[in-house]
Amino acid sequence: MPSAEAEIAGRTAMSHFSDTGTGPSVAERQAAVSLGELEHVAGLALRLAQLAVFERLFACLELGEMRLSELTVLHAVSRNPDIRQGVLADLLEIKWPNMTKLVRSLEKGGLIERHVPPDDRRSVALRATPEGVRRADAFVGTLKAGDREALAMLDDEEYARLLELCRKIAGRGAGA
Amino acid sequence: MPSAEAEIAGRTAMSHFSDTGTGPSVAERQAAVSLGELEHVAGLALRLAQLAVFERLFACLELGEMRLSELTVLHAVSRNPDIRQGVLADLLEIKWPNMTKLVRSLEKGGLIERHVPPDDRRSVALRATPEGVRRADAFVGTLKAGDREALAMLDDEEYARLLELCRKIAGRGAGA
DNA sequence: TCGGGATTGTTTACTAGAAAACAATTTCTG
DNA sequence: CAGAAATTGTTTTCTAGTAAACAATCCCGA
Repeated sequence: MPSAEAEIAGRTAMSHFSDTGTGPSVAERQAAVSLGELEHVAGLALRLAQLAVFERLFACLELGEMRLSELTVLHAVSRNPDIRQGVLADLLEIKWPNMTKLVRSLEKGGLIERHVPPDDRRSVALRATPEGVRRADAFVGTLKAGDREALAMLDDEEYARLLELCRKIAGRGAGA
Repeated sequence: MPSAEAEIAGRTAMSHFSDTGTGPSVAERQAAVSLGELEHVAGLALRLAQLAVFERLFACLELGEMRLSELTVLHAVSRNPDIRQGVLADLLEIKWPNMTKLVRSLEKGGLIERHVPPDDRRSVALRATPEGVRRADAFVGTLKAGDREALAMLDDEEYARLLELCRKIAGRGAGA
């Protein structure tokens, strides 16, 4: 059975981009090509939109050494001190095994610390270091700007509506 | 440099799902957790929404042996006879090397045929076999139903708006 | 017409993420 | 209280997808 994870449109919780794909001027010689009915399947459209946005986002972002996933996790930790690792993983739709690697990497970089709370010694609580907090703060501005830039084809009303709809879909209608 | 492909939210053009992730009742013990400002970054929201939709979609879908990527490609081929492989790849945001594998797999399954057009012997033109067309047709209904089901939290107006916005983002505002 | 460059597709190597098995702890139940 | 079951996280293994190098064909200009 195929794993639902890697099917139609990338599934990882955090991915790069870049397009090694031999140049973008291919469709020009075969016009009038479309997906037919699939063009109107919202799930696929969502996927294609997400890919397009991330492509543009990565173009604007200049992440340096860090990956977007790491920065996102770091930020979430900095805003939720002592958050447990599993909670964080579920929040960001990152699989637990991958979160382990990610967190270990951030710890090695001195950006977060891992504690084992005495009341539940199975779990791991995360906390950002001062340096981690600084990085997370610096990251937010860049990301917000890049995000808006990547969605420049939308006006403010459309942008707001998109956000609202996405949050509703992800089950975050009003939370925080 | 990290590859923009696999960063924040899966990037493949087509992925499965499933959640091996140790059960979904983790956040219940740590309430009041949120992504902070990141909660209002549309790119990330788009990503999380896409993940949620695909998860639900795969739950409804029952794909059997085939993968969603294969069915999508098959459908596109069946609606665009003699489409060139590269055009198809760009259309679905699938990297060329992956499209090669995908197409070869469909060919081996007897669902499509590959031709080398005489006027450009570098390229490969694809065409669905009768069996391929039948499969593609059968697939559309299932997918549409599953898609609507996966987005059941949206009413019709919201669904339509989402589709419109996504198509605009992906640069398919009015095409076909 | 011929030779450099671009386009199209494939092969190979690598990486990120998913799945499954595992260990440690806690909780529930008899 | 003892043991079964569930929760939490980690390790290992595997797959899907990306990147980079390659081969073949086509195009364009001298």
